[in-house]
Amino acid sequence: MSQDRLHALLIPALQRAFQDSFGTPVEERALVLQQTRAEFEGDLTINVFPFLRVTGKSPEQTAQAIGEHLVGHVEVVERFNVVKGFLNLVISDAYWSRFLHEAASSDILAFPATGAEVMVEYASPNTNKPLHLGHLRNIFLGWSVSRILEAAGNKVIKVQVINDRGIHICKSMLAWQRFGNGETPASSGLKGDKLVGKYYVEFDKAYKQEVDTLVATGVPKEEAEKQAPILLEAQDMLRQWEANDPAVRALWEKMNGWVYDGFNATYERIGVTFDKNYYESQTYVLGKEDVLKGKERGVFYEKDGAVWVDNTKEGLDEKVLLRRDGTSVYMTQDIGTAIKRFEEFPNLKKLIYTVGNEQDYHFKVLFIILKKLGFAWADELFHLSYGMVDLPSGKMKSREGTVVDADDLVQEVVDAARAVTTELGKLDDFSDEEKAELFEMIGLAALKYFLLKVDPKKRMLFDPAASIDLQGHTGPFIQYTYARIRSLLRKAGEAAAESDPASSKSQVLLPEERVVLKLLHQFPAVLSEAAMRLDPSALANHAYELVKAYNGFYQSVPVLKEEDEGKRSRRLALSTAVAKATKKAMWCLGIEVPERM
RNA sequence: GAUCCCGUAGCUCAGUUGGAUAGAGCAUCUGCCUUCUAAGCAGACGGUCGUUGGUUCGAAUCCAACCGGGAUCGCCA
Repeated sequence: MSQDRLHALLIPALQRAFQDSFGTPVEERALVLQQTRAEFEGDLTINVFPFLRVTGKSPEQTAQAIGEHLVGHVEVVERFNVVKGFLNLVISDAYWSRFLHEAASSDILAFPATGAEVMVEYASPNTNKPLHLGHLRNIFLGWSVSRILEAAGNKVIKVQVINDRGIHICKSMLAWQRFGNGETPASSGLKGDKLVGKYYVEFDKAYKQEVDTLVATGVPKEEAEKQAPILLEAQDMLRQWEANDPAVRALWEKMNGWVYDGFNATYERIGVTFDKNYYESQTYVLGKEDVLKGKERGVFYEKDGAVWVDNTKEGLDEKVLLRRDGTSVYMTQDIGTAIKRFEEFPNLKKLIYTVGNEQDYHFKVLFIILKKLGFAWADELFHLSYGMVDLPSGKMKSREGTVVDADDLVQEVVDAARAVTTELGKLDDFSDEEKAELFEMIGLAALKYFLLKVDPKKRMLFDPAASIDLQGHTGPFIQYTYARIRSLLRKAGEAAAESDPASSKSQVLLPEERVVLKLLHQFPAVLSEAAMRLDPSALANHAYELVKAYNGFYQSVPVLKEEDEGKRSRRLALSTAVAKATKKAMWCLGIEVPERM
């Protein structure tokens, strides 16, 4: 478990306890405080087994001695009990009450500014087809990581790389020219990215047909795939593009423009923004100079007229960086782009690439190359690698049409949210606009939370039915708890103003309250852990645990109905604190929370 | 073939410097709305933590081998 302020308080105290009781120091890193399991009394537990060699006593005797010392010397340790080798510490209600006051009156998930500037690249779409489910995992993950890093005190620059150039877009352009009859988003009402994607598919159809025709005339399949006239024409178009042919460039700009309109509509709906866009059409020329310079300095070498890097010492292999004809490969421009970014942002502390794990090898090589070129910042590059998204039917394959379209998916979850919410009928006094806004909020929460609660590194299964679920371990469940608390606090408005917290004599916490407080107390440590590991799932899961515990409290402990003013105000404070932390955590996940639902 | 990732309840997932009887959600079943939002709560059912060895007082966690799934290894992007 990650460190929090109780740890900071108790670890030195434990060291002193060992020193005083047994005359031997113990290392700080050997001391591990864990959450006490629910079936025992206590808040924090230390296992003394590792120290028996030092103390020379039995587990029970050791734990007893340490426990007594702590109670005697540390104010917040109220009492303790020993079960086998486990020393369970009970933290005082006074400590928890102080913490509650802080959590209710301030933002416990706010961190001091670190002064560091971090760049997160979290989208890199191609402009020949619309966004799909895989992009959504990528985007939600990168967006959330950006938010988490911001919350952790960093300045974050969010960027996207747009692969706007290359054979893929030429294929769409050519097919549109040939079969499009001048269709535009305006003329057909089709979203721009969908329209361009449609012609990419058209190209593929025509291409396959031509290949089949060639094969029928006796051309070997492999040859036919290279010789299909439409492909040759697309390649020719790419050459014309590179030669700056005005007509090709104009068409390219027009169709890319449609795609951007489409992407932007999607981005706006899912609530993400970028500070800067990098276009491959501008960056693809980068890197060549750097590679040539590297060759001069002997970092790279020439073989068969091409420039290579040798990473065999690093356990990898050799890789071409410049082709025999002097042109770049993908790696080359990534080298150049990284260098450019650090030139543009001289204060950049860290550069994070949110890219699927199919490119693990690519980034390994990229980082090694930049290191070999001598850039000090090469150590600060990080590939935030995430696993592929599978469907119950298997892998998503664009060729087989099993790709889940991002816009369709968003629409589905929003529709599901509308259906369920309408069914529950709690929105009688909502205006149509308010309803529409709420459905978006709930639907997107379901989708985002579903994709973010899983460890990013792992391949995951996307079950459409489960993703629109609004109950259990879901985003809407968390939203619901938040809305419920807000409702409670609204009602408390007058009552809270009248109550006097100082009149409370009762500081004894109920178990239900204590459980919630402990989870709140851990929250800052969970956030900093999430920031360190670049893992939103840790935060997502903790937010769920917190509201789950709160619901248990809510169900069995009266708040507004509590007669004792002190208890009532304490429970309102607890509710306030949970709402605040929940809202902030959801903000870090890129999920909004409603005041009512 | 080489390298890397993954394997925990019927399903989807937590479990991160090795610690107590491995936890949630979904699904199935049982209770709880004349009380602060039942999108909720309480409970039941459900496990050879892929397998076998090893290290350790102690292993889902570390190591090795094997089995199963996936990815990558192009003068493609």
